[in-house]
Amino acid sequence: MNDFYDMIYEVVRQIPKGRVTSYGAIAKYLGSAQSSRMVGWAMNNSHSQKPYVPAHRVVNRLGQLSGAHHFPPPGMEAMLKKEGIKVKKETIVHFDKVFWDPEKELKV
DNA sequence: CTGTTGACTGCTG
DNA sequence: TCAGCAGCCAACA
Repeated sequence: MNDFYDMIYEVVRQIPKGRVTSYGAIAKYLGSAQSSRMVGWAMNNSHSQKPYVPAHRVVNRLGQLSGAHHFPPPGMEAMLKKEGIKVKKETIVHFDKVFWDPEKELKV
């Protein structure tokens, strides 16, 4: 597979439990901050990835579960709640506290 | 081959 | 402050 997608999946897997990140953060970490859509597209393809990709920990910059409709059961919100993240309807509560920035944490 | 859509973000009105 | 438009890259019809 391509390194670009691989990077995305890898970063997403590095997201600690109870934490989340945004497409823009990943895109920026990859150097394609303007191509945040590609991150979303990669997530769409993440279903084909062998190692499970916790795509439920990836949301838009508003902390909204924009991809919840695309996520398989039991549901993105349910999984996030299971992780200890408070989710109100389609939005993550205290998103700022659970936000995980790859550039800041994974920064080498 | 061209055109449209999309798990997004940022700026402008 | 809230709402709308444009930009970006890739896949699908």
